[in-house]
Amino acid sequence: MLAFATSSAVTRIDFPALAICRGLEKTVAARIAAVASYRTVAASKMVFCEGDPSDNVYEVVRGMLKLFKLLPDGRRQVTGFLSPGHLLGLAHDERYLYTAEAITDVTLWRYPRTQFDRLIDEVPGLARRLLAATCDELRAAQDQMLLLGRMGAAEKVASFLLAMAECQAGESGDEDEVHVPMARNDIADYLGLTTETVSRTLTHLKREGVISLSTPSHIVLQDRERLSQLAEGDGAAHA
Amino acid sequence: MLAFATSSAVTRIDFPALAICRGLEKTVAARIAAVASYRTVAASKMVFCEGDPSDNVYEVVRGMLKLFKLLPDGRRQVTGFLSPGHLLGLAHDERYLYTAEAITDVTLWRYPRTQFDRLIDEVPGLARRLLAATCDELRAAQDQMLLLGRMGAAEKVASFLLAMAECQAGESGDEDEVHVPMARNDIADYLGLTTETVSRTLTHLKREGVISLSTPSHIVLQDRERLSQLAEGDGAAHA
DNA sequence: CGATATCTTGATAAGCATCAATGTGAGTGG
DNA sequence: CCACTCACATTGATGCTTATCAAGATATCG
Repeated sequence: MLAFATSSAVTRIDFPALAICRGLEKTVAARIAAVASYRTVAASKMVFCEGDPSDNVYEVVRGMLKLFKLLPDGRRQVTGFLSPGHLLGLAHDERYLYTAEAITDVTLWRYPRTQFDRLIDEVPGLARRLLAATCDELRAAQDQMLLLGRMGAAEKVASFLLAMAECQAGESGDEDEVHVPMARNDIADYLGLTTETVSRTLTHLKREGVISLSTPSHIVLQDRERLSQLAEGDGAAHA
Repeated sequence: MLAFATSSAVTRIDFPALAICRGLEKTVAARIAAVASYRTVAASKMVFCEGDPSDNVYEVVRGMLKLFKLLPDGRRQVTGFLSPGHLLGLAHDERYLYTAEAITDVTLWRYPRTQFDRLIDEVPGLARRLLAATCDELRAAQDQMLLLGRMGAAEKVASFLLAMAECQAGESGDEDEVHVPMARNDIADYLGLTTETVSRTLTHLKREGVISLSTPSHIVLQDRERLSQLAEGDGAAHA
């Protein structure tokens, strides 16, 4: 089910330069690209599974995917949504610590771990770059802990919408149009809520005129100011 | 209120070798130690505050501290408890992203950021080491997201007790004795609960004979097996 | 040994989950 | 091309979990 292809001059032109190479010397960047191949994964298919041997490090080139962890009884926590430029499977562990699943069709750069590890030692500045990227993910994780542990449903959903808008700034024409590629279920598992609560909260925001919903995946932020207030706890609960 | 002292031959002998130096060549380790000074912080005093200019990177040598983030209205999320060997303030940002406060009296190694940054570039293997440490923190953060987003109170508290025991394995004589230096309030803000719920849950575990509580900070795990079951959702809620 | 912060316990209520049913849209095959 | 189907989203009724408010018990420290 999974499509593979080795890298070639053509594919290197087709896709944007590897984010981890940006700013590195050309010869070095070429060396990194030399060990990379690319892989496409269809929407709703897994890239890898929690517990699998962590044979590869990936970088998202196109599309969006989600990372999640499971409890024995099936409860799920989505730990992040990854857009192009993000790395996954970097943790230096024998096995993957979470499952990665494509939300849309996804294109990835794949680096075999053994070769990637060698690159880290041999390419000056690469380890530092990866450190910066990981610190950034850690910061995001800490923000998410604050959200999960201390925010009410309205604040969570408002924060999520603003984060999505932020993430898509400069993509579409309208700054207030947000495209939501993931299902309500995924949003819920990301925010520590249920599908129903996410849906209800969105409906409520729509009724208040804060957002508009033409299709479930197309949201327009009508009142960013109000949304920011809600994200900071201006809506009764917990405030 | 804060005690400062420059590093000296004596203090280098007094404290365990810097964790970030472990395994590095002696000359290199000495070079890292040369830019470090140490700092002690009394219990309940701040090491640094969210938003302060991030002038230093620290490493915990002795004692325990907590990291937390605040919402505008005062709600608090403790993102981690740090024991010796852990780094803080590493994120490459102009300002600290969280507040660090001593729980017990704490001793820290302090590295001025400018010099620390230079070391990262110049000491081979250091960036890689820091990368590994940060990946580990990220893993812990993802585990905590699962806890905050998807576990009930009993599971949270049980998980916390087991993690504390794990962390202290090999310290005291009895493997089942857990010393809890932080207040109920801090535990609550770490687990996304209230002080009252933490207290009630502990009382309940005590009544069931799963733990015993002589003083609030001294807990003995009487039935680790049962505790593990509870941590995995064997207690009605959410299961 | 007394004062104060911390912890524990109790009663009540809010917020969100759960269970159940209906609505809606994308994709499929006749 | 259209009806059909199925997955997904929405809406509603109810109950559980945990927060909140309030008071009392227990530790810790000067």
